[in-house]
Amino acid sequence: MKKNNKPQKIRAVSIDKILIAAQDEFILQGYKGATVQSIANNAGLPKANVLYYFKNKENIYHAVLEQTLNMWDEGIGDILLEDGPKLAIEKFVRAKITMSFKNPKASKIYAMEIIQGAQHLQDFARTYLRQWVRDKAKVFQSWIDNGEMGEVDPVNLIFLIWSSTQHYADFDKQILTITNRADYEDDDIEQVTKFLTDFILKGCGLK
Amino acid sequence: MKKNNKPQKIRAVSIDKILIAAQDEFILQGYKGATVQSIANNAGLPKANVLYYFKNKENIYHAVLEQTLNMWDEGIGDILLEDGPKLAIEKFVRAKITMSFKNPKASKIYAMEIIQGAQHLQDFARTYLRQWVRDKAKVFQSWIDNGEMGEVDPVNLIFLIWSSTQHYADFDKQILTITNRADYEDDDIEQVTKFLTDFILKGCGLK
DNA sequence: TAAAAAACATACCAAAAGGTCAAGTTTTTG
DNA sequence: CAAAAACTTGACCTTTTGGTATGTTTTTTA
Repeated sequence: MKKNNKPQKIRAVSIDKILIAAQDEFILQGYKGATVQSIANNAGLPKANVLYYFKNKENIYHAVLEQTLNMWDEGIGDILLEDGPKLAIEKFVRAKITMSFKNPKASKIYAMEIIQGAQHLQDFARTYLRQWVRDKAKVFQSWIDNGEMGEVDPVNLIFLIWSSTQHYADFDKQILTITNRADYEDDDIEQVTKFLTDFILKGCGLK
Repeated sequence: MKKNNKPQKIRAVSIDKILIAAQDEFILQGYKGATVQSIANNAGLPKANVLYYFKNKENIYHAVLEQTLNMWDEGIGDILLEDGPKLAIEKFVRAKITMSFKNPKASKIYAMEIIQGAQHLQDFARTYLRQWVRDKAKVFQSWIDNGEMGEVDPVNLIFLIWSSTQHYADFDKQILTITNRADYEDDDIEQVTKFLTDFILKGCGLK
């Protein structure tokens, strides 16, 4: 009757179960609406045990956010000067779409945070994100100056790519309801990637 | 010392104050995290008074949502066959952008509802929205068949327009932080409208 | 294998929550 | 102008919540 988890791994496994449950709970209920009890239930642990690993609710949330940002960071793709605008945009759009379909929950947590005022992400946005956008905007601008792509405001272009790709994660329920389906299928990633890539390349005068 | 509200208007004024406070509270805290006490405080009324006008928290939320949907409905603009693709898209994008800048709160409430699973909006999406998208997709398709615009999947096009326009409302905090400004200015509406209109028209092979 | 560390779990507490009640005051109406 | 209707509000009740305290069991380590 004893549990027989691999040695040394109990902590990691428990924390993982908690974070998975917490992500769901925070998406569904928001930070304030989420309850530690519910996280514990969904993780299959007593509440006190959850609070043994994380001092309090805020710490759980921070851990979930950190996980989310790491995922964001890994999945963002990159925009490399040497790729040229066509390939760079193709890669970037594909990376973002893939992330949206593979990890919609991270996108949702992130979206809710920003919508609710970005309380916990101010620093991230002010430092990391602002710099990222500026850097990439410069890359786009140099392509524009070279005549390698049409005159398109780079910052708004980045926003458009972000929003149109993330939409498939954040609004999946709405999209599925409108298209009268139960779930995304593997095809969808390819179909949407193709649509968005074509459309955005055309918008940039690259097709 | 007596209050001197215009006769017959007490109810309307109180309800209005409550709904405004409630909208803010629901955006900031989510449905479950919102408290009636906090709504009451922000409305400048005692809690019991709020619950006199709305039986319970859920009713307040429903009222806020209804208001939001009405706004969505008014602001959505339309896509008319007789306008032709260029004018129709211009009008539609402008309408959505204007709504995003003029009423970001409605957009946020709506976005949060969808992200969190669209519990209260299932019916709206399943009936009204699904039909709307199908109707408008047909209009786009007939333009495509006529050769009046490029071959672009109409449904995904609608999603792109929705997402790219609503982004300026829902993610305003992030956009302002990245661009290092405190608030949107009047110019921004025009600038963004121009960017998006140009870009989307190009994407549709109309420019 | 025994002591130390980690993990688990029950019971509990104070604060905050949604909501009701009943007693008032103000406004409307006939 | 009096009765009725609409509005206001403090007090109260029950449930839920975040978090603690404390003791037990399991796992690791030396």
